[in-house]
Amino acid sequence: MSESEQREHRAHGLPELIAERRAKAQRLREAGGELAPYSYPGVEPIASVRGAYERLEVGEETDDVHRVAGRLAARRGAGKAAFLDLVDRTGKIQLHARADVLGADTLKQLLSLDLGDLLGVDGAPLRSRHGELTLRVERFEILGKALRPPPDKHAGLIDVETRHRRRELDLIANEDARKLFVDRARIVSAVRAYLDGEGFLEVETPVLQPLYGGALARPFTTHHNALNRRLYLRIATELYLKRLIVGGLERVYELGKDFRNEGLSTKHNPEFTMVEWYEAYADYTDEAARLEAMVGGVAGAVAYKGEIDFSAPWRRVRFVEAVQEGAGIDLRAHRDAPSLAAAIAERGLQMPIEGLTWPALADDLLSKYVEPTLLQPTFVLDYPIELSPFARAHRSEQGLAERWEAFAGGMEIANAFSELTDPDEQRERFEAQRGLAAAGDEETQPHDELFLEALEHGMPPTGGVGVGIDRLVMLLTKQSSIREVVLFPAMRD
RNA sequence: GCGCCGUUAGCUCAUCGGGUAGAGCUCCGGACUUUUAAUCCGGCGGGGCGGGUUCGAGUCCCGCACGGCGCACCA
Repeated sequence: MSESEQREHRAHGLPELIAERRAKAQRLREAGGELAPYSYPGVEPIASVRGAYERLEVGEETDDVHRVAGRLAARRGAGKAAFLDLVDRTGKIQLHARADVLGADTLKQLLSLDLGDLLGVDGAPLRSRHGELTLRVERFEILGKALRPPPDKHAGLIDVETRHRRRELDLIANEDARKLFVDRARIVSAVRAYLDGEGFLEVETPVLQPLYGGALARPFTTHHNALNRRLYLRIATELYLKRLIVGGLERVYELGKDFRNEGLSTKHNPEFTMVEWYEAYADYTDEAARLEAMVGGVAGAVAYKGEIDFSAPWRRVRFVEAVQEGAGIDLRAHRDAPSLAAAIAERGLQMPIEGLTWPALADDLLSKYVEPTLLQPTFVLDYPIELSPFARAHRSEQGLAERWEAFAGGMEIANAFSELTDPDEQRERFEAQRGLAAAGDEETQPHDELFLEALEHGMPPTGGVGVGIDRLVMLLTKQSSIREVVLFPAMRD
């Protein structure tokens, strides 16, 4: 390159780096090179190749040829021989490129590639002097040119905002990120495998719903143009799935996204993944055993090794006892709002009490003073019935519902009931919700006549469970923020 | 929504009290046939946005945007 040409390539801010890579791509094309083939058949995962040659001894070489492909991550040396690192989803492998194998011109072309370029290689495994499993490059193909520089090859991509907004860069640069989302996929897959194995049928119910329901939350609204009608994005799958139980499908589950119009936090993303399952002829006690079995199996599937012991049986504590333990208040001795509020004030607990109902106060006590302390898996049983419009009344305890929530790592991970199957009682529960709505509660459950009519056809005794998949992934991968386990978390624009 | 902290080159980091902003990686040219954050020589790039104070602002003040954490809201 002449001095004047070199001057044109002076600056190396981003625009110059891109221009440099474009120019290089152009030179390769002009030399007759293919930079973007339509396919590259016969690729083996790097981890498989590594696994097959674990026993190769230092200095030993083979003439076997294996085809791998991935992104160029590092390059060392030049002249007549060099080492390159190639990365795919399963791992990294070193390449040895030699002039006496490839020829001087071909070696030069290989070494002219930029970090981040996509490369396919046919290579023969060997163990280098330093003990590194390496492929001696016999042939290579450029599979895609990177016009932008990748994140730092050593430090990786650290900036949290960039990692979340540009997840592809996080995945390119950080092996931990790749591993995490592989684990997430394994967890989802293990959940399905468990339910499929127990005779559950996977179903799909509407995401766009004329009426939302099944949870206490504010929905997102949208509009259908052709029907000129308002629709809601679902906040839960509960009501449709129970209609399928009425229909006789007996064991059903749905795993998918729910949407709740709430703030963001380390534990909340506005769209999140939930699995709900419903099982005829079972109650909430049966479902607790099922959750233990399911989570235990899933933890095994990702080889979880951490502080939490997921093996059954998990601790079980009744709601009133949990509040007694965590907040030091006996709910049975304070059965109305003024009395409970007085007890909270007397103990000097810092929480809002103005205008709250008894069940709301009780729930707040649990969330603030009990939930964060539940590190080992724990079922909290028998909730106040007012908090649970779809749960069946407790068979022996006045004012309570047969409901549990499961906690671990200081978070709620699951919620379950003996389902309310009585249409007349369900109708009264909807009426009660209507009363709360009239009083200004924005998170009430709207009246759903179709659901009531379904119950009027007769519903078998049923146990139902909902598990937050994102939170389960957080626990099993030891992440403290939901944004770390969601590929593209909600961010401000 | 509130509070605290942060935002410097494509990436990772420096820059004491206000005085011409440094490095590594990347990239370009050269040397090198067992390196692995390769090494050596030479070269290129920058203060989130908008105001204010000041002779002079990356640095002090105000506002905005975005992010992190905590709180609130909320499963």
